[in-house]
Amino acid sequence: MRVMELARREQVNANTIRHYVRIGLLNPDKDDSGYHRFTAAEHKRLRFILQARDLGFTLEDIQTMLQAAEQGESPCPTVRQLIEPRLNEARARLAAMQALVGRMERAVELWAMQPDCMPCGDHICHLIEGADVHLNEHCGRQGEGQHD
Amino acid sequence: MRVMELARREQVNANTIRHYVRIGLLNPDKDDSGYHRFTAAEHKRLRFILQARDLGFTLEDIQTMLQAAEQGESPCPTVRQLIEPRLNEARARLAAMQALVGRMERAVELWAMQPDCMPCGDHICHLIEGADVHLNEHCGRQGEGQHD
DNA sequence: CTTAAACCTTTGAGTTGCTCGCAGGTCAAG
DNA sequence: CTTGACCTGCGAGCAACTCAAAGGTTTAAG
Repeated sequence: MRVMELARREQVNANTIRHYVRIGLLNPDKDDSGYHRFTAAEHKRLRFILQARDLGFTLEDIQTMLQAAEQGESPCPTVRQLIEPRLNEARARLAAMQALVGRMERAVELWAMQPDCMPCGDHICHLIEGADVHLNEHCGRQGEGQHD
Repeated sequence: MRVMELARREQVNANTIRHYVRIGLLNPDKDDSGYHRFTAAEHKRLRFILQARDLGFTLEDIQTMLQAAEQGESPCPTVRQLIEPRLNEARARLAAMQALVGRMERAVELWAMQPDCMPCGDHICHLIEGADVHLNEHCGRQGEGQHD
């Protein structure tokens, strides 16, 4: 099986597979024409990679797991060990995204009631510069109040 | 004011400021020693950039706003126009993150009850390959069931 | 005054996980 | 044999930084 067919079967972009080959996650043989040739084992390997990716592991994590398995060790301890920091990171990013969406929604609401402004010496854009004053009731950035 | 001092005042990494200079978001003068020298106007510009960034705009968006303001036009229409796709993208990423965290949490829960496994011909890691069968009740990836 | 160290600078390169473009190789049909 | 579709690997590019190297500036000690 070559790249395109594998890509079709696994519903991924062929370039993604080529990328994985390039960074050594997949190690297909090469046929007489120099094309990558994927065996059933490599196919399964790709499926593993995609499943692990969908669980939030990095490609480096996945490489570690695969190397353990290649050496006959159980990758399970690695998996259990790695999921925790990944989960924490994912939760952190989730919280950040929730905060961001909240800020954006409040900004849109606020801006609906405000007119456009022209840039003057005091500000570049009223909307932007006015927004975070009102949106950061309990957030990190300290606003040194410098209004007009 | 030079890079480090500006960074301290605005609580950002000095390299972030250097990055903004490099891509043309900031245009400080240079002093006799070739160092970047930031005026009050550039300082305000940086603050604007950081505020807009915290509202989810890309640096390219911000560049567009700044260019409008530089030409004496109001950046407000641009701002109102750009916030919508950014908000949609942010919501999409938020949903993706929620789904991911959900998958990860379910996986952790599931794995707590499962023993480690050794890699054999049939699977690379039981945990990973077994997980998505149980976690994808209503998701996109179709699992061609190939269990042991 | 000299010499060294501490500090700051710019610029190039690396990060993640792809994605695209390019120049060219392969293969089936006519 | 040639046309053309299809496929290949590899280099480069994306966002938004972040880090390391190489070197200039300034301060302090002797």
